Amino acid sequence: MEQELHTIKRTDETDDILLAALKLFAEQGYFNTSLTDIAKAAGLTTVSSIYQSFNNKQAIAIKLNDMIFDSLNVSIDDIRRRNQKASEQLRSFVNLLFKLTDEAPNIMRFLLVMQTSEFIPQQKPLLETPAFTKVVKIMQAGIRAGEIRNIDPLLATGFFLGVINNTLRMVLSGELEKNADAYQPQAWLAAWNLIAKKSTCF
Amino acid sequence: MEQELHTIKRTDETDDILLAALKLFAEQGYFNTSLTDIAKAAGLTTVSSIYQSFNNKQAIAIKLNDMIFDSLNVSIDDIRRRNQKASEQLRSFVNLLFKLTDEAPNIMRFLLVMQTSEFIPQQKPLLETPAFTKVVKIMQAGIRAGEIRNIDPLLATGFFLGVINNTLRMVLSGELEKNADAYQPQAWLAAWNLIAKKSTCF
DNA sequence: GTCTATACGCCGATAGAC
DNA sequence: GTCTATCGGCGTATAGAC
Repeated sequence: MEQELHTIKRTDETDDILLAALKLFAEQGYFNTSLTDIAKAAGLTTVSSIYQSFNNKQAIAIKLNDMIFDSLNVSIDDIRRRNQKASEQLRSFVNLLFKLTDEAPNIMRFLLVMQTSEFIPQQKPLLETPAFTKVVKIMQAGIRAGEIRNIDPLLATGFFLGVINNTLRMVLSGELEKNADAYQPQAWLAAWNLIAKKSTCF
Repeated sequence: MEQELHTIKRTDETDDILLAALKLFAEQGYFNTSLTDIAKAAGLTTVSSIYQSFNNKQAIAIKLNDMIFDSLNVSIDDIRRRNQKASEQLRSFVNLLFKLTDEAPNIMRFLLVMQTSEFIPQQKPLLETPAFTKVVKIMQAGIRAGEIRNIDPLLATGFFLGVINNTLRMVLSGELEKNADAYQPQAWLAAWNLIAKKSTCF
């Protein structure tokens, strides 16, 4: 994969293709999107042009996947560096996800609703991605520090992200009609109190 | 649709096909599953046999979808009839989902992880399915009765099901390694306290 | 390196023999 | 009503002209 990244020449066209593919994949699904669709949306005259940048259709999806997870991973590192307490780190992370949902909904659709394993079989399970494992680590640290209740860190992460992600999914699908940020305070409070040691009683 | 249901003759073969399709769709996705795969898994000698029971591939998916949602809908009606309080109704519903996850994981994969709108475009958004709207109604009743905090019923449903569904998703994907039922008490408590008026302080 | 033309395979669906 | 044969089309991918 690293090899691939270097052999592929990165051009404006490559970015156009990735952007068009992200949009189409997120809106209508990977299998409902043909290379013809992507070429058209990217403003290319020919489908063949795509093969200047990618070896095949799957490579586009893999590149998107890598870019999104890498970027998320970097952001989490940043958040962990800038914040001390688990509550602050999680708060920042949640804020990132809500902002992303409003500003780059297709990226969040890729993360939250697409079943990437259907077209990227080599895909690691979400649990094993660096980004996800780091959230679990935040939980573990929070438990050790007494900020978070003493439960299985994995389960705690599941509960916590369940509230956050489900809220974002409902925004992305239009079931909740305001923008994501409008729900952030409530969702954060709900998710945090779910795992916090001293939960405010309502 | 109702018409279709009656014109299609229901036979053992039909059931075999539906069962095989459910399994394959859930395991490898709709688009990665060919009619050849389904015929083989259903023990049919020929692909053509499928057309004795269904007009096309999509019709299989639609039938599955209808059966699953109808059944869920009936179960919810039942639960609402048998239980008075919102807390009891939700408790029973959660129990149903956890039991289903252990006993019929492919049905739950169909419900929770498959993106049915990618191959059933006419698909109603989840929000508008009778099953889902009834859960929201339980929330509303619970709020009126003072059992549940006074927040947007839709949001409350999102929070509640976020915890439950995410836990089940993690079980289905193997990220949580025990069976679903092992996590039911904790998940229920977490989800319920999320919305209950008198939450037990941890 | 850009576009045309085309190859090739797969799959959904049908026609028609028996 | 069951199975064989086959069609038609789409979509990925490539070969090759310019």
